[in-house]
Amino acid sequence: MSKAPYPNHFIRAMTSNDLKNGKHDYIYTRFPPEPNGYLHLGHAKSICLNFGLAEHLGGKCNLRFDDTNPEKESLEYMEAIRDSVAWLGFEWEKLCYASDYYDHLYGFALELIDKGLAYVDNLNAEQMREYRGTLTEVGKDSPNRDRAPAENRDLFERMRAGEFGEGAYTLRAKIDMGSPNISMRDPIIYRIRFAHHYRAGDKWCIYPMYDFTHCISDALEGITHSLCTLEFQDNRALYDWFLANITLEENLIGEKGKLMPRQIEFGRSNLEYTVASKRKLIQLVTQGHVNGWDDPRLTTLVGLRRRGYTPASIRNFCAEIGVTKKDSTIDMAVLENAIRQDLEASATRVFGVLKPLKLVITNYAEGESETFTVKNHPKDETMGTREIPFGREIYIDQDDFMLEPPADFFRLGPGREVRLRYGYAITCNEVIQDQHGNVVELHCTYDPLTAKGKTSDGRKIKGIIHWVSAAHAVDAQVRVYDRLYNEPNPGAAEDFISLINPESLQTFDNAKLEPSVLDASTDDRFQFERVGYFCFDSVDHCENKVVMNRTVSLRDTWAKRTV
RNA sequence: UGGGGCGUGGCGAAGUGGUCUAACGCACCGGAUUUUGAUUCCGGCAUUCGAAGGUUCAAAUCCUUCCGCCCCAGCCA
Repeated sequence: MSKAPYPNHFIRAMTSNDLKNGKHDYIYTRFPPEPNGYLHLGHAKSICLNFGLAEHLGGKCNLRFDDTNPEKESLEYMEAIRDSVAWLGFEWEKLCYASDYYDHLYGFALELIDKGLAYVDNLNAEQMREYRGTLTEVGKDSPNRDRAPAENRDLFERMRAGEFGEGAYTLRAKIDMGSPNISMRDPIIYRIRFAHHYRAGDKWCIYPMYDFTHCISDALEGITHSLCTLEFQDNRALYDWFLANITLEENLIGEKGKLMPRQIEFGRSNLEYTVASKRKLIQLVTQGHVNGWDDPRLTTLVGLRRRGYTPASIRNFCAEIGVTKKDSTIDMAVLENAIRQDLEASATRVFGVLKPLKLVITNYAEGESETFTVKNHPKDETMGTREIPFGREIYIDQDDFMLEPPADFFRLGPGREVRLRYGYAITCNEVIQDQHGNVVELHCTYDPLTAKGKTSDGRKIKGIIHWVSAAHAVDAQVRVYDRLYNEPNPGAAEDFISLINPESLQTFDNAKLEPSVLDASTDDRFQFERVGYFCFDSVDHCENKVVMNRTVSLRDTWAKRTV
């Protein structure tokens, strides 16, 4: 699909301004995920912002793993995240890891200690909380706050050497226990953890905290603009404090060492009817409420990918929702619009029947058959044509027949005439029902003079339905997805698990598809005409069993009015 | 009740003193075209910018007060 112009937003204005007035010669951003879960649509916004902005302004962007908490992180997550960023179509300048900076970080901690700006504390977690104060009351100084630098250094070195147990000591920045900004009340910068790190192995038993690590990582990489979400606004004071109080080697900073990276915050976007928090996603996955991180009902990037969303559609979605300083709630329809736009232009048209109803054309000779040559796309000739077989017995969709149709139902009913798309007009003469009254088969007659859209007497045939030749049909399992929740904001509910939409996955085991789908490659996308957009399931589809996922339905003004 | 943010139509979002009776996208409502009730196309959809005052010839844009919502008290990020 066509590439949307780069959207205007306040960060674009700030950065291009920094370029214009010569503050920077180039801009350098980074996308800094923690490898402790899978990426979702919220991350896509940040990815598109960071990579997209750099791309737009001719700058650079790193992919950096913010991996300072070994207990929650893993190689599996890291690889999945890296692959998702690449899948979205972005190229990083460098692939970085905060864990690669552990030596530097340790050195900077020592520097702070020597300057009297950090101290080793032995308050336990509970005491620490008490000393910290509350939102409205200032904190109070730890009894260890004035420990001499030499002693702090000794203690810190012994922390690193593994002499103390977890929780026995922490290293804290010495800032201001009376600050109204709680993140400035002597924040912890190192904690003891005897944990194996997926990259650093067992080299360390002390690990740096986010606030300390992040700003320094940015500086080391020469990042000019450090974009993050709103909840880090208070942390910005700390970000600046650390960078102001350590000595950065000029050659490490990229731009002559004269400039510190600047943190800029933007608002998160939430999609209606979904959950995005890592905790909740992990719960859905590990408790088996969905089938893995890549369940097509999830708005994880791997889930969307398996569902059939294209990278371009997600990038356009991110461009569409914008970047501002306020948190927003995005309508599902915006996401659906993005993928429909892409697939409308690019998907091959085919016929597929999800709920087959057998239809016999009684005046069509038995054993006879013919093929129609039809366009793969109604407007794009370059997509070519294909042959679809037709015969005496076909399948139509159960939804295209009603026993007692209302006047504005254009499809089939007893005695009614419709056109088989690309084929003949047929009239329904007989309805076969089982003992429960279910319609099991239709007997129709066709009008041989109605091929190629014509009628012999000029009569208009309003109703057009799709069909699949019974003799040539390909059996398939088709999975139709609906929103995982019926609640617009399930994340806000006490029990978001019980809110799961029980009909979020419908499986049609008896679907019938036109044979041309067997010629397709596994990453092709299709429009089942009059139904929706579909792709092969990347996990379960194989040579012996056709399995397809519905990415999104077609807009359906008929279904809408009947609801 | 400390600190930090944010409030423009149903949802997003432009706009930073005059061309704003406020762009654009989504949604919605018409109507045209159509062998997909799809697509496409045309048209409609805030006299009003959280509220109230004030400054000004002139405000969504400046000032004041008020109201509402979000974030911060992890040895998470």
